[in-house]
Parts: sequence; C-alpha cells; structure tokens
Amino acid sequence: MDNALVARLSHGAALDEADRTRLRALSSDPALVPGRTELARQGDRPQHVHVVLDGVACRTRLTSEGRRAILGLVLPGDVCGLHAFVLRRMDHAISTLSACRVLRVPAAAIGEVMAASPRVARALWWSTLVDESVSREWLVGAGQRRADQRMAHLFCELHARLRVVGRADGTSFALPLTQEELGEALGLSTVHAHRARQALRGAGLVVARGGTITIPNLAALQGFAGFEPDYLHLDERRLEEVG
Amino acid sequence: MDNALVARLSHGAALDEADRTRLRALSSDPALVPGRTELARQGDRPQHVHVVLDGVACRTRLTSEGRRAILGLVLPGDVCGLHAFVLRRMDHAISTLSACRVLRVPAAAIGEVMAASPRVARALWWSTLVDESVSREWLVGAGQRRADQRMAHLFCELHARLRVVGRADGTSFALPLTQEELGEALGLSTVHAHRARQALRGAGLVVARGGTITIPNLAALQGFAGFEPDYLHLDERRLEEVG
DNA sequence: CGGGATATTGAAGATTTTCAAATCAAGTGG
DNA sequence: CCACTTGATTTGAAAATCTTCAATATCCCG
Repeated sequence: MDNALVARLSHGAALDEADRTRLRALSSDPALVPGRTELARQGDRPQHVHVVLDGVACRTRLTSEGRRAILGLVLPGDVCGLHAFVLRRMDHAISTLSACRVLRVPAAAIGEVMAASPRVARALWWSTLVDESVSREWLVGAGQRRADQRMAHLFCELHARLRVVGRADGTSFALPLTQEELGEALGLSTVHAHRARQALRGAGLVVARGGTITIPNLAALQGFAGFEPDYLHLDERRLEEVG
Repeated sequence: MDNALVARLSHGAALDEADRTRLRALSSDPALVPGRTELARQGDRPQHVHVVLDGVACRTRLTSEGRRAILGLVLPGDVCGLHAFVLRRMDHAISTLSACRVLRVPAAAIGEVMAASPRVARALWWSTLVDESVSREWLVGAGQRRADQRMAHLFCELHARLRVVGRADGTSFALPLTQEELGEALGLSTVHAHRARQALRGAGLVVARGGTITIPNLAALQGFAGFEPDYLHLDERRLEEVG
C-alpha cells in the first residue's frame, strides 16, 4: 500500500508514475501533531495546505452560542485548505481529533505540482469536491435520518473511505472519537449519540470495542443506514479511463 | 443595477469593465423555465453550467426512502455545475422552485471566459466555494439550531444574498416557496416548518404575506437566529484590493 | 493507586413528527 | 357567476425522537 495521499488521489485521476513520485516528494517530513490541536483557525489566511497522512482530524465551526459543530472528518489521504487559495480566509477551523501525521505543504509547492501535472491538479480538485459532496450527504442525513441511522451511515462512510487508503479491512477500522465528538459530528447530544451507538450494538449491526468499530454484516448495516456510496465518487478514475 | 450574474460575481473578485462585458455576453438569450422543473438530473454528465438570473432554484438529493432534501437555494446570480468539470457526474439534481430565467452556458464557453480573464475565473471559483461555505452553515444549523432559529437564520441569509443582487430592499424580499419546500430545505416536516414560521410571526420578527417576507427589525432577527454573515464571504473583493 | 476524563444509565421535559381533519386560494369548466 | 377541483395552509392531538440534568461506573494516564 502506497502512502495515504497517493492512494487516495489515485482514485481521483489516472496518475502516472511521475505523478506519484511528485506526490511522494511532497510527503517527506510530516509533522507529528497531538490530538485536539488546531491546525488552522477560523478567520486565518492560510499559507499552507494540510494533508493528513495518519490519524483523524475534523473541520469545525463554532456557533454564536459557543457550541462546536464538526462539519466533516479528515481521514488519511485527505487534503484541507485548497479552497483558501480563492477564499482568502478560512470559514472553518481544522483540528486534530486523534494524534496525526500531517503534511503542511506551502501554497507555492501546491501551485508547482498542479502546474507540472494537470492530472495531479485534477486529482486535488477532485479531492476537495468530494469533500463537498460528503458534506452535502451529511446535510441530507441531518435533515432526514434518525440518530441510529445517521450513526450507521457514518460508520458505512468511514469504512468505505478508510478502505480506499488501506486503513480498514473488510470488517473493521479504528475510530478514535469520543461519544461527545461523535455527537458533534452527527448533530446529537453526547448522551443520545451514546444511545444511538448502543442501539446499533444491540441490533448486532456494529461491534464497538477499544476504539475499533467492527461491522459483522456490511450489507445489513448499509441497508439500515440507507447508505448509497455514489456520493463518495470513488470510481472517478475508472470513469475517466472509459469516458 | 447590473444583471444578477455580474452583480454577484463583482463581489467575488475585482472585475474590470472588460470582464463585465464578457459576462454580459454570456447572459444573452436566457431560457424561461417554469417552476418545479429539473435543470440537471442526479447522475447526469452535464455539458452545461447553469446560471439563474431570476427566480429561485435549488439543489436536491433524493434519499433511499424516496424523500427529497433541499441542499441549497440557488438565487439570481448563482452559478451551478462548475464542479462537474472535475466530478464528471452530478451528485445532486438542480430543480427550479419558482419560474426562472436561466442561462445554459456550454462548458466550452466557460472555459474560454476563464482562460480570457483570471479575474473572472477567480470569481467563478469564489462563487462555487461560497456555495460550499453556505452548505456548511446549513449543516451547522441542522445540528444545533431549533426549528424557529433555523427558519430565522434562513431568512437572514436570503435577505443578505438577495440584497447583493438587488432582489431585496432593506426589509423585504420575495420568497416563492411552499411550506413543504421550506421544510425540505430546513430538514423539517411541513407542519413543523409552518409552526416555526408562525412562531416568528407571533414574535413580530417576521411578516409573511403573499409570498413576500418582511423583516421589521433585522438586528432583532439576526440576534434571534445567531446569524453571523462571515460565511457568505461577501467582502472578498475588498480583501483582495487590500491584501 | 489516585484523579480526571469518558462512558453509561435513568428519568423528566422539550422538540419534532405523524396523522387526520378543516380551511383557504386559485383556476376551470359549465 | 358559480360549482368544482386541486393544491396549499392551518390547526389539534397523540406519539416518536431527542435533550437535559443528575448520578454512577469505568477507563486510562501519570
């Protein structure tokens, strides 16, 4: 398995070996960042793009009442902050949840690699646009799905996304989130997030032990959640080869 | 007041007169589309970018249970479908709500105008990225705000966005949505959407009559909603001039 | 081992959905 | 002009879902 950035972007465009080498060159010297650390602050004018190579981070916004909403999870191979090239200021913050290995790539280096390879440029845009598609799906879930279905849907999504970067096998993946963070991500109170997860456990759809989620029957969980993976755009590369 | 596209994009980058002329050239021959008509279907490979010049459209996704979620409202001056240049397939549909005047701009024409003017290119990207920021704010609201606050927040947002394109005065704007559509946008049942709006009316925060929303005291409504307009990025042009 | 954070549980109360019925508004054809 | 139809709004009431508060249990780190 290649590094997470290469693995992920390979799903966004048909990269050649030179492209992979360019991406690996960006991936030297990642920083080790502890959990619960802000990588970028809301209102910042970022000079860097962040790439998570290991661990879990998140996009967050604070409400006027001082509560925190988690707008999206940033998994290994995910790129954050590309949009700040255009939208000068961060309209949300990026924080680590667990300890992470993170690249801080200077804006100029991103510009160079995008100029050098239109395929990498496409893959990077693909990556941000998929993030947006995921965010839209979270919005659908927030409006239409019950707490337990929403939790199930999140687990299905994480499994699919982590699988692509080799961080999940057929049935399990690590999920280093507290119930509070899970609640912030799903728009639920901590207590109700707990109960929703427990309901999934009770129904035998999910086993949660020691920070690891196991899904004994993926099809059953997907059915319960109404999970349809199209929104993850995981097949974009194939489409490009065909079309 | 210039046409809505020019008015809106002028907030995204410091356009010069040549840029405005380019945009006006795109704006000839808009189509008249009735309400409740699909402009682009989920799963499509779009060949066109849509620009709404008048009326209200929306982005929607269907859930596996067959319900419709409205993911965002498309107002005069808004551009849809730019992301399909990269993400071959539409991951959501675009439908009109009211009757609309709509431009269908061929992908090639967009490519040309972006190549001809980096300022227009930046303004177009700005426009899509602001849509995403708005979508994130809807996600915050869905998770954290009560129905009445969410409704109030939507009204504040629509007022701010419509003002920019000359479709709202200091206190009023047209809102041609049914309660059902309002509910789909806010993630509420039709009945509860109705009651939330009625609560705002009862509190004197909003007057709703004949498809028109009037806000007697904008500061009061904004306070009630916890509305902070940063996420609309309405000052990007100024930032660029300064920075 | 101690202490702080996290998880778990119960119960009351708030919010929201659902269902069903009544009212209203606008257009259509007689 | 009126009866009729259709779609939208409005209201009530019961049930489902979710939050809050408070207490207890468990885990993990130093």
